[in-house]
This record gives sequence, structure tokens and C-alpha cells, in this order.
Amino acid sequence: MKQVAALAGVGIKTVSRVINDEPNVAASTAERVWAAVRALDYHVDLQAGSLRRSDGRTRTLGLLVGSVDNPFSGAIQRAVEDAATARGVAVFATSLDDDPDREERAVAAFLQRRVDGLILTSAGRRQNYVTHLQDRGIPVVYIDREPGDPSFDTVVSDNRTAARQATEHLINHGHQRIALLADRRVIRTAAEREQGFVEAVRNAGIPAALTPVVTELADTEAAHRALHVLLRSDHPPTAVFSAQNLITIGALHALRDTGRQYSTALIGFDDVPLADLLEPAVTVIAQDPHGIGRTAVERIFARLEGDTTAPRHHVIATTLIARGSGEIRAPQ
Amino acid sequence: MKQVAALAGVGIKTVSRVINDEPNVAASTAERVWAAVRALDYHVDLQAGSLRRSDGRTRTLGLLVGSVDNPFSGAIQRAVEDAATARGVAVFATSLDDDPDREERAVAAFLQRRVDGLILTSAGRRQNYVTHLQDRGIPVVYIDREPGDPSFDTVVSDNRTAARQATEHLINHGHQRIALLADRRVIRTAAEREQGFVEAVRNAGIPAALTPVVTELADTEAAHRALHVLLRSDHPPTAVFSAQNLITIGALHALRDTGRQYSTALIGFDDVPLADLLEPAVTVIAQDPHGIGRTAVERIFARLEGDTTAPRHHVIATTLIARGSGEIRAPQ
DNA sequence: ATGAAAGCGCTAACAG
DNA sequence: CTGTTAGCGCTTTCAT
Repeated sequence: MKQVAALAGVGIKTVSRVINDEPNVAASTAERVWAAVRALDYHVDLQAGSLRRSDGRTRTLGLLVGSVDNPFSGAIQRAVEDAATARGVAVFATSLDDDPDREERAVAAFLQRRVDGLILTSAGRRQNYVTHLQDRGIPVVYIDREPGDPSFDTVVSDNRTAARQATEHLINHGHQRIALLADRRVIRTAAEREQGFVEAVRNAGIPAALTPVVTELADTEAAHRALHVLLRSDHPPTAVFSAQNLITIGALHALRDTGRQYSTALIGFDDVPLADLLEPAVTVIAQDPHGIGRTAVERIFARLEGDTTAPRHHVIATTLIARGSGEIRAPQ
Repeated sequence: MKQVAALAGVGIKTVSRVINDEPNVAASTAERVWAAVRALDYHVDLQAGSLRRSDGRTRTLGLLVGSVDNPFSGAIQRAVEDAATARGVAVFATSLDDDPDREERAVAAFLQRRVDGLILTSAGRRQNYVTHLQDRGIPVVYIDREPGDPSFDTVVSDNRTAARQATEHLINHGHQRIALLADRRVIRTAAEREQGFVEAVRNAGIPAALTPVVTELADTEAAHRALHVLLRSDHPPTAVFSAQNLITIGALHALRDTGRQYSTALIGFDDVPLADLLEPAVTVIAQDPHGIGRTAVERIFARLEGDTTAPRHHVIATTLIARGSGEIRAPQ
């Protein structure tokens, strides 16, 4: 900036004024400054500026998602990026991998870089960093999973209701022997989806013995194996509710292996790519990751702009998309 | 940091030494400092530090990909993140959307935040920012597409050879009427894939009249419509090479619409999710986005660690994965 | 309309 | 082994 000032023959503060579009600069002066900026290909140092700026903002956000390499997270990230970029804010994106240690390290890394706000997926375990965030006045929004602390803004899907809806859909198509395939119970969303499943089954008066519940399925392969075993058992399920997208993919493989894809009903939680091109096409409960991301980032910016109202708990709608696999009727 | 120093009863520089793990601090002093750090939940300000640090590093990288909401980009981003996080470096990820203006703005935003290095996908048009990057000594790696300037490190797939290989695969299965569906020609990779296609067809002595080339397909819908028209024509292609993943999805829809999925051969460039579960399963040329990301970030760190050897041009291997759709033989 | 001086939180250089 | 001083690039405050 000093160099720009020298080249334009003005004081350093005048350059600052021009760069930041502040008033009280003669048009001719501004033009000389811009010319110098172009000549030197000068770019302000936003970080140095934030050190002295009264609001202390770095124009930076931290985003912690399941994994950037996952369509659900990717859609969230894209929504956040779009809103942030429009306001001149850049986004640090980090993957969580459902690991509480990673969560803690990621938040520490964000703090060391003085992000203006945080959008976080929590790995579950209550972290003690959160109280400090409150004190520091850094806006935080938890997405996808409730942190168990109602003093934060949250943006989630109603996992329990959606899971109950999916299960009722299967029951309405005549099924009783319905298997649940779910992720590890420590993951809050997995537990909520299991609750919804159990409620639907219980409300319908179906004996628990008919509805095997397999949890702790951490990846596609585990889901594949688990369903394979169930389908080969003496009393195989006539319908399956797979409570997460990777699990759905494992379930699809197992159904294919055993040739049951046309006779066993399947509903998956989370949409899967190309679900409509499979045979049968896959019925799913679709979340709205774009809506989740957009809502979260809007909340952050509202807080940054001074909104001090009570924490908001947004529930983003899910949609049951009937494509065929979920409408296969139970054998008589 | 001043507060920590006060609480620990030491000078500010001693705190700095402890935080940065520098030598010449008594164990007992260090322990007192750490206690104060924990008590205040203190986090260094990396940005303030970089202002004064001799190497000037911000421990930050800029990554520009097609779109963070895209499996190919996501895999690249994940690989970059993993290597960066391991070294205490955070990553700004931004989406390009094949828009030269976005490219320019994204690079400017990275520069204003003083990233240590840049991993870029270029939107094509030669940008004049690049010369300044060179002068400034900021390491840059171009990925996915050659920038046309050999003075940068690059990490790409051999699009032309891979496209030729895919086309030859179709020819070897007896096809002559082969259609090419491709993206806009201004995108360098699209042009290269078209070249490979044309070479293979020409080498086989197939008349150009038999091999319709449709380019400028910017999205799934356009590809869907284009192939639909071809399949309904008097002399429909017996094989299709779709030169990008969204185009492949559009092609799959068109084949399904017209009931030709079992009689028309298809090879796609880029793997698509669940390709193995479709019927027939989809044969593809798979790129290695993880390998691209890993190689690019390693190049950046090598340059940051002082590697001043000539620019390297990495070509990451592609793989033809034969799953069925590409092995459908031409009708006699 | 413009500029000079101070200081944000930190690390480099040097002194003790 | 520890502390003091200066200054990174910028914005704030205040003077002109």
C-alpha cells in the first residue's frame, strides 16, 4: 500500500480510502490511485486490515461437514459458498469424519484464523470448546445434528418424523417383516431415525420379533453384509428401511446379489445419485442439503449483523420421493 | 497473548516461544504458560503472526474447482484437505462454474487473503493475473486442464489418449455408427476428448458421416435431448461416447426413454455413482480425482519447501472400467 | 479533501 | 533461559 501511495503521489490513508470505497476522495485522486493499483497489481491484505478494523472481521467463515467428498456435504458447502461469496466472505471447509478429535482440532484451527462465524456438524460428544465460543461472541450454527445445547442456532431435518413416515409407507404397502439398517447409535441422527422406525412399528402393533434392527453399520460394506445375512435367513424381511445413503447403496448390492430387488421393498434415507435410473427406481426420503446450507449461512449473517434474538431451531422439510422400490407390496 | 503472559507471570515473548514450540524455555515456565493458555482458552492469531513472520506464510491454501457440489471436485478437495491439514494448513475452496470472471475474482480473493499457494482449475481464457503470480513467487498448480502456459506445474489426465482408447473399445466391438456427445469446446478438456474421438474414428477408416459429433452440451438436459434426437433419426448410432459425467447421465436417460439401453453401446468419460448397479452397468473411463488432488498439493508443498526445479507436468492415469454397456456389440 | 501518528497481535533481532 | 524493542500492513483517530 505504501508503494501504491508513493506511485500515486498521495498519502497512504488516501489509498486506504480509495480501496475501501470510503467518501471524501476527489475523483481525480481516486483515478490516480486506481491506476497505481493496476500498475502494481496490488491486492489489499485483508488480514492485516482485520487486525486494526473496529469490527475485527476477517471476512472468513469456518464450515465443518461430514466430508467434503460426499454429495450431501457438497450441496451444503455449495449453498454456504454462494451466500458467502456474494458478501465478500471466503469459506474454510473441513471434513469431520464423525471423529470428535477432528471436531475439536478443526474448531481450534478456525479460531486461530479468527473466522467471523462457524457452521458446524458435531461428532456428538459434548465438547467443552462451546462455552468459550459463546463468551467470545462468535456466531455458531449447528447443522444436521442438534448439539444438545439449546442456546445455539440449529438447522436440521426432522429425522424422527421422516423415518416414521418412511416406515409407515412400507406398512401401508402391507409389510410387517421390515428390517432397519442404521448407522452407529452415537450419531444422533442415526438414533433419531431408529426412534422413528420403532414408533411406527409399535403404533402399527407389529411384534418387535418381526422387525430386525441392525445398527452400527459404519460403511457400505457392512450394510451389504448385514442385509445379505438377513435375506438368507429363514424368515427374510419383505421390506427394508436403510437409514443413510451409504447404507442404502450397500442394501442395493445385497438385494441384487440375492435377486430380491423386485420382491423386497426398499426405502432409503437421503437421496442417492441416479436413484431414478435403477431398476426398480429407489424410493427415498430426501433431505434438502441446499436448504440446510442456505438457512445456516443466513443465520450466521443475521447474527453478524446484530440479531440478538433467542436461538432459532430450524427444521428443514424432507420429502418422500416414491420411485418404485418403496411401493413393492408384501407377498400375500 | 498479553493476557496469557500476565497470568503466567512471564514476558510476552516467552509465551510466543511456548506456543510455537521454540527452544530455550524451562519446562516449569512452559507448564505455567500452558496452564494460563488453558485457563483463558487462548488461541494464537495466525494472521497477526504471518504479518511479522520471516517467511510470511499464512498456512492457508486456495483451491479452485469446478464446483464443490460435484463428486469429481469433491474427491480432489478431500485429497487436498487431507494433505494440508496434516501440515497445519487450512484450505479455502471456491467453485468455478467454468466462468472466467469467477476465476479472476476467486484468485483476487485468494490473493487478498495471502494464501501460500494456489491450486487452480482454469476456465480457459488466458488470464493476465498469471504473470503477477509468477513474479510474486506464489506457487501455483493447474489441475484438470492445462493453462496453455508451460511455466506452471500441471496435474491432468491424458484426455485425448483416454478418449481415443474409449472410442477404439467401441470400434473393437464392431461399431461404426458412433456418436460423440461433448461439452462446450472452449473447455479445453472437452476439445481434447473430441480430438481423441476423431483420431480413433479416422484411424479406423470410418467415414465421418457415420459419426455424429454433438458438442456445446452444457448440462444433463441438453445431452438428454441431443441423444434422444439422434436415436430417433433414420440412422441412429449403435454406440455412444459421452465425454463428461453429466452428459453420461443425460445419455442414460435418453437410452432409457427409447428403450435402447440394451442394444446401444455406451462409454462415459468420468465414473458416475452407482454405475455398477445400473442395467446394463455402465462402462466408463475413470479419472483419478484423488490422485490429482494429492499430486497437486504435494507439488505445492514441494515448491513451498524450496523446490525450484523446472515445472512438472504430471499426467494421472485413467482406467477403462468395462462393466457391460461398453461391450454391447454392434448389430450384424 | 488529505495526511500523520498510533496501535491491532504477533515474531525477529538483540540484549541481558 | 528470558525480556525489550521495533515493525509487519493496515485502519482509526485526529489534525490540517
